[in-house]
Amino acid sequence: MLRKLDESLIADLPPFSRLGRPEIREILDQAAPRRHEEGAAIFREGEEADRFHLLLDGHVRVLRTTASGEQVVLRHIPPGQLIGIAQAIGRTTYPATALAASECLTLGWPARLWPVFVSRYEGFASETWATLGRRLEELNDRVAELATKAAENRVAACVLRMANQSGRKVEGGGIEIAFPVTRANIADMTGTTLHTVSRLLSAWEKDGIVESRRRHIVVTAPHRLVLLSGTAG
DNA sequence: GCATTAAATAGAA
DNA sequence: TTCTATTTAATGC
Repeated sequence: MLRKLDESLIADLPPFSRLGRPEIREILDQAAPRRHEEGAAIFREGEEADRFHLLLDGHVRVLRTTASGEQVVLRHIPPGQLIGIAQAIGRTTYPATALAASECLTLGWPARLWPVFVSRYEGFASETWATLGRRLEELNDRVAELATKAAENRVAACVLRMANQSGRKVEGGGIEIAFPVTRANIADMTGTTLHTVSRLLSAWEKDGIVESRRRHIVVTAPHRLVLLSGTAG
């Protein structure tokens, strides 16, 4: 059995940041910690949503399965956020599959505790709505991009988004996307093909905007990516 | 401007 | 080796 979880693990995370030590303790004592290998499913689309989770460490790749059986990447989620919160949107099954994009550590609670958390813990509900709101806002941006922007703009915006949300500073001043991501993953999220993404990344690398190895991308000139995204400047 | 197709190369298991 | 990721060129809408 694991040691007691330390309160500092979640005390500063938005859903719990307004709570006192006794409440944090109470919440942790009901949590089941789990480690997920890279590529493992944390939960799957269509399954009974019997738990909700907090992503403590690692990154999650969210997938939808199409009618023809193909999986497409919808988004990536950085650590510190709640995931699998079907209860928050009135669902009893998970709307999508969550894979560990890198090794992940999660805390899970039984779904029956959802209404308890919402009513009992100050700020839990409002922070959850805020998180869902931000995801919706990002989705709106992406739909607008799909309708109005060229492929290069969309891929630039996507890479920039991942660098902002999940970037780690690397020596030399670049920002590395902190989880393994393929050209095909980016193609899914931008409505392009892996060939187009490959061609763009190669061109950007020649221009000194990014450096990429297989499954790893470092953004070396973020400001130039902003220009390429066609969002500002 | 991009997708599609195809073929070659290279890294990882 | 076999599987997966990536690159590059040719072709077409």
